[in-house]
Amino acid sequence: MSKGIPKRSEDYSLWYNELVKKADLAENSPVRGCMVIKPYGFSIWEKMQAAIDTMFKETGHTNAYFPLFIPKSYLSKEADHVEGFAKECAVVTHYRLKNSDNGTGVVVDPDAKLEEELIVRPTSETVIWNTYKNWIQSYRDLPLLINQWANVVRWEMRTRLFLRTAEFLWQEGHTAHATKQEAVDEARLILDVYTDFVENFMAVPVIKGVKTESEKFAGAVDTYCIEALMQDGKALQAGTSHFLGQNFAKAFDVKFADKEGKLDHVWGTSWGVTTRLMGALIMVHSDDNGLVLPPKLAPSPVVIVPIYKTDEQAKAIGDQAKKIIESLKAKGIIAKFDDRDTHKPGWKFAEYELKGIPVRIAIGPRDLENGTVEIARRDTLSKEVANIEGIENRIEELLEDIQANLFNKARVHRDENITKVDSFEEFKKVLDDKGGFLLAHWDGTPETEQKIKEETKATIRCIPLDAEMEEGTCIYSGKPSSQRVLFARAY
RNA sequence: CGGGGUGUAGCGCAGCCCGGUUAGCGCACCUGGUUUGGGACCAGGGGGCCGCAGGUUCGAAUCCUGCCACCCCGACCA
Repeated sequence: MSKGIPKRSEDYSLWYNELVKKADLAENSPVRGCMVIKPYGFSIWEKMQAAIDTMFKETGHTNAYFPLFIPKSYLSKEADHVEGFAKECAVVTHYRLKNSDNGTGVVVDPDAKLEEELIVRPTSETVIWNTYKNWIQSYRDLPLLINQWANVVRWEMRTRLFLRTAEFLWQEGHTAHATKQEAVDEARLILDVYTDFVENFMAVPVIKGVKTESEKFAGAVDTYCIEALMQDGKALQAGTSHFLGQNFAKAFDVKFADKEGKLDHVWGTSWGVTTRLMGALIMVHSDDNGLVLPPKLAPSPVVIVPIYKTDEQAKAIGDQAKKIIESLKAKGIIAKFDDRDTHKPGWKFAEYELKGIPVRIAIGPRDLENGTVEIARRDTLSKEVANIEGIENRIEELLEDIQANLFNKARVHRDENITKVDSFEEFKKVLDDKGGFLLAHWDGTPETEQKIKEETKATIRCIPLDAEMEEGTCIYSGKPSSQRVLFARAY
């Protein structure tokens, strides 16, 4: 009994940290605030990448790659942008080391100081818009719809695996358009793409909304976002899409000639999702036995474990397993056959539960006699004995059911944890007793938002997009409000 | 950078208060055997600059001083 993770209900943070490590997803690196994503964790991320990438390409976007380093002067061209990121930048000041005078190691060569410092990108708007200036002259060059998969660095004070690390992986899209409406539509389209991915692949329900003035991206006109709820009642921002207006076009002087030959600045968007999505995936579905993966993102959605005493049995089971693997392959389902003789079946059962494999098939001597297999599903931990004839149809059905069940379970939990509150007293009580999302009236001022944050640690996650208009009064100031906004304590 | 805590085998820890043979336990690892339908058992074995540096002492994992690292709570944030 060496494995096993802490109980989720006892210490959610500890549970999360241990789960990430024990399920072989990631670990802290010796490098400050950075994370090592382990092969198993990365294979899940790769599946996420592949699905997102396909969606981008289907909506007309193409991939490109821009530099890791940003000259300091670029970053400071957009005033809000640099102010927003200044406090968390890693800066390259020198380009060479030399042997130290006392011969004990190397030191930074003071003679190798850079004329202009380079910033390790916290995001790429500036370097990309500097490039777009050269790429865009006419309306015929628009729209420009580009995405890059990259790493970025933000020097965070405190880090947590996947949720907040000093370096993280993401995709960042950067688009340029001829009209304001087209850019707004693009930002909204991407929000829908993200929603589609997070809900239909990750099985995580989200609320779409727009950020308040104080929560929006540094340099954006509007920041759209999707917000998800974790099992401990805290919110997690799962993706953002920004309408940049003409802010970066003006900062980098990106103009185009329209059909009439008139010059105007282009309209921009940028958007991104990060390895933080891995954190959401883990926190939303997993339980005390470990990770629970939705079938669409499991590196292999099915694993087959043989149970045998003799070599003859092992061989017969192996033959049976191969047949099953072939029939599943014909349906596009990847199954893994774990015939290692270095671990016992019970060990493997626990291991694949910890790693969240959606469906486990066990085949033993009893099954060989009866022409059956034992099927166990990870989400409910239930087992059934199924006839080997037509097993591929049963597995396919199960995988679809698990995918749907995970989403529904998460949606029920989310919906049960959205509370409408009408007074600040009620707000504080619900926040402390129950947590989750709170729908409340707000007077629209940053001052009130700040006060509520200071007193309760809750922030406005978003102003929901599809919410109904409703007259009311601000829970804090009593001033009039026309719509409820979404509050929560967040990661 | 403020407040708290922890550094002992790959991992998790005990020992420290009250200094004294060869530093211990669980897991993991190696060997042999029996096992295999929910993390097997028995026997044997390997592995330690006790965070680093200095000090006190006949003697330091243990006491003192300094430093370093990591974790938790704040401020910052995808």
